[in-house]
Amino acid sequence: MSKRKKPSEDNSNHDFCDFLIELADYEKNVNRNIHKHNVYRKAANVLANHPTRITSGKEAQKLDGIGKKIAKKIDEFLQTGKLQKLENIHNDEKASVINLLTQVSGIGPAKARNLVEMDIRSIDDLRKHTDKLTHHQVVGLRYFEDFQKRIPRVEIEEIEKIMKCEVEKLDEDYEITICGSYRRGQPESGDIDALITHPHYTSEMCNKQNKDRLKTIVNTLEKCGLITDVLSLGDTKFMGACRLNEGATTRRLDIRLTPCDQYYCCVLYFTGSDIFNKTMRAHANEKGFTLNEHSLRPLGSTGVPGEPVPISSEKDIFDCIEYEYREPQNRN
DNA sequence: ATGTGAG
DNA sequence: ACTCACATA
Repeated sequence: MSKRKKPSEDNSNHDFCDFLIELADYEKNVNRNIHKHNVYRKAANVLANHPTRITSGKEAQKLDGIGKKIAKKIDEFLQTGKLQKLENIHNDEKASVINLLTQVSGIGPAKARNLVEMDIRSIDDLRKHTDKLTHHQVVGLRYFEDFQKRIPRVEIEEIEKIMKCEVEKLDEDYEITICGSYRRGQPESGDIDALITHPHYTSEMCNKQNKDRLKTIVNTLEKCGLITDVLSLGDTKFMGACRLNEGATTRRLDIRLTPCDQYYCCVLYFTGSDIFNKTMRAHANEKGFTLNEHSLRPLGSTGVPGEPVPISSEKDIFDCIEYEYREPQNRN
C-alpha cells in the first residue's frame, strides 16, 4: 500500500496518444505491419505515462520509444493541430472500408483486406456475398447493428436471472457470475461475460461427464430461447449470441466453464478492468507471485512458479499478495 | 501445424 | 500477455 501510481486517464499528452493509437491501428489493419503498429503503441504508451506536457518533438525524443519520425509528427501536430498523414488516411477509401469491415465480429485485418481486394466496399456489399464468410462472420454480419449497441444494466440483470434459473434446473450446484464491466457496476456494457463453475469440476478430474457440461448448458439455454446463435463452442468456452425475448436486441454472450479451484482467479481476471489487472499483476510480482486467470503461484528464488496457492474467495487473492481489497465497482 | 480472430 | 476455438492445410 505504498505506490499510488495513477498511470493514465486524462494525461497531459492525451492528444498525442490519440493520433499515435490511430496510426498504430492503421498500420495493423491496413498495412498489416505489426512492427510499425508496435512502435506507435509503445510511443503512445510512454507519452501516456509521462507526467508533464510535452511541448516539442525534441523534448519527446528523449523518451524511450520515440525517435526522429515520431518527434517530427509531434512538432507538426503542435504547429498545425493535425497530421497530414492522418488526413490522407481519412480520405483513403480502401483504408476506411477495411476499418469498417473489421468491426464485423469474426473479421480481422487479414479477412477485411481480402474482401476489399474482392471489391467489397460496404456492409451491404458484404451481405450479398455471405458465401465468402465463415459461420462466425455470417453471424457477426447478421447482427452487425445489434452488436454495436451497448447493453443496459437492467437487461443484463434480466438475462442473468434467466441463465441462473435455467442452469440451476440442470444442477443446483452450478455457480454463475457475470463479470466484465457489469460486475464493476457500470450502467451499460458491450457484451455479457458469464463464468460458471461446479464443485465436481476441478482442474484434475477434467474428464468424463465434465467434457459435456458446457455443451449441456448451452443446449438448455438454446432450448429456452435465450441463446440464438453459436459462434464457437469448446469444452471450456462458448461464444455466441443471446436475446431477452423475440424482437429484443441480440447481444454478444460469452460463457466460460472454469474448474472450481480456479474460479476466483478467473472471476478476478474477467472482472477487470484491464488497467486494474495490470497493476494488480505487477503488484503480485513485486510480492513474489505470479497471477493469471487460472491461479496465483509463488515465484521461487529462481523465478520458477511453484504450486498454486489454494484460493477460496476473491479476497484471498488480495490478502495473499498484501493488496488492499477493492470492491468490483472500485476497479474501473 | 499454422494462421486468424476474440477477449 | 495469454488462452481458446476455428479453419485450412
